[in-house]
Amino acid sequence: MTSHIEQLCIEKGLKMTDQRRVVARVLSEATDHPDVEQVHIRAMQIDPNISIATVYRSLRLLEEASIIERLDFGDGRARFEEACERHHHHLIDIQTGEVIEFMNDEIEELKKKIAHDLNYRLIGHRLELYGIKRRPEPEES
Amino acid sequence: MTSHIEQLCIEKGLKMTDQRRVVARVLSEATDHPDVEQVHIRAMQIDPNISIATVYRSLRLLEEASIIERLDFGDGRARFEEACERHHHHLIDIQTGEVIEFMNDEIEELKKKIAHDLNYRLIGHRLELYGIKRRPEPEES
DNA sequence: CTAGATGCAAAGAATTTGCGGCCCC
DNA sequence: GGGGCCGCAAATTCTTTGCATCTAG
Repeated sequence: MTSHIEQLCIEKGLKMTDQRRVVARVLSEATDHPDVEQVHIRAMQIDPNISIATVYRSLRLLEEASIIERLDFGDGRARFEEACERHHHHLIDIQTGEVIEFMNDEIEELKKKIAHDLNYRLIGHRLELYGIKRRPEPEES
Repeated sequence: MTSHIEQLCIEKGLKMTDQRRVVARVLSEATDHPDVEQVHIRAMQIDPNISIATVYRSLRLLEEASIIERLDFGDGRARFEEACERHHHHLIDIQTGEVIEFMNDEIEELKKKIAHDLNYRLIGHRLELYGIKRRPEPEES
């Protein structure tokens, strides 16, 4: 009944309304990285009257509470996923749009080191890879 | 007289008009990463009649010819810089907006390796760091 | 009753596009 | 004199907001 994200909202003391619960549930159940329109469509399957404005407002609320993360894959639309303790990044298949998550400690360390060497303290960062699936028989090393 | 970017355009056989020359020159002379409005303002200082639509069209032309690169620092506006052989990334000072370019071979290698391990061929990628300047007396390691 | 949440439609912001006019080969 | 380019303004797309209404405490 209570989605994971709704649980996090309650713990953070956010006032939960029916609509916010729906958005929380949609994002909890998502295994992809839906954009606002997709969240709205899925939300309407639960509550057909929910408006896009409320979806935007709910997403902003969840983002500001650090419960979800806003992603940007460079196509002009915001996408969302549940915030994760374990920091990860995305590889986007430019042919299918499929998004593969990955994490890599070496990169995390490198980023911190680079910022440090430039005399900066790292606050945020963003890494996306764009690629195409390799054929089973590799054509290049 | 002839800016570096204009030279590249000529080599690629692009038809150059007065307006395109102005945009090319603005970008050649830029040491920052201007957005479209900034390019337009600078262009108007050379040719007060150039329109924003032409700036957009010229930037697209240059981008499609791989002469300039479109950047996205997550604030909803596109920024541009001259394309560079030497691949580099950006560290954005979130207090001042200043952008510091850096490059790092280890990261380049890691990215290729990660994509390869996921059975992908890397086509593009994007890395931005967001940070704040450290005080002279470090408060954290 | 009051504060805050929602829906709707209008407003914004960044970017693209339709179109008449102009320029150049 | 025809194709391409330009400027202008309208159109698009994504997102935010003003406002009247509704709702829960």
